Amino acid sequence: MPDAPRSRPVHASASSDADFYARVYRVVERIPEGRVTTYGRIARHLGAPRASRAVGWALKAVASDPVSALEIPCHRVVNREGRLTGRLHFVTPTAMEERLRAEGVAFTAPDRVDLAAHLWDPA
DNA sequence: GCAGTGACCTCGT
DNA sequence: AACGAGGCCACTG
Repeated sequence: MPDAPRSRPVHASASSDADFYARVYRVVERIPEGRVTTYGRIARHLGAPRASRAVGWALKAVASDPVSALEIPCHRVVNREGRLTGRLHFVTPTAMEERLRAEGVAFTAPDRVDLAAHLWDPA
């Protein structure tokens, strides 16, 4: 089929494996409810240990697309310290925290989750 | 095609 | 142990 628009995030199942974004989404979709993972873990799992920034880029694209935002639990991705660095990119600054709390994720600080208790590795 | 940007990570001081 | 700087990756203008 013709090439899909790349300015808009596409659902993983509708994209090819070659798309880096699609591969990121596929991993994020696997994150169980009440668990979280990090940008670095995802990047490492994709075979690009230094592509953690690109992972955040892919999630940013999701935030701008309401449909994908509902399909992909991007709120379950935090940084190495458990900090909600992407919270400002959600519909409201507190949406990310509220969703995580609703899933039973414990916080060690207002914008920091308990990684030791909820960390999920893609492997 | 070059240069800038960013929801990060790691290694040196 | 805390702070700062560099690097890597994909996308946009």
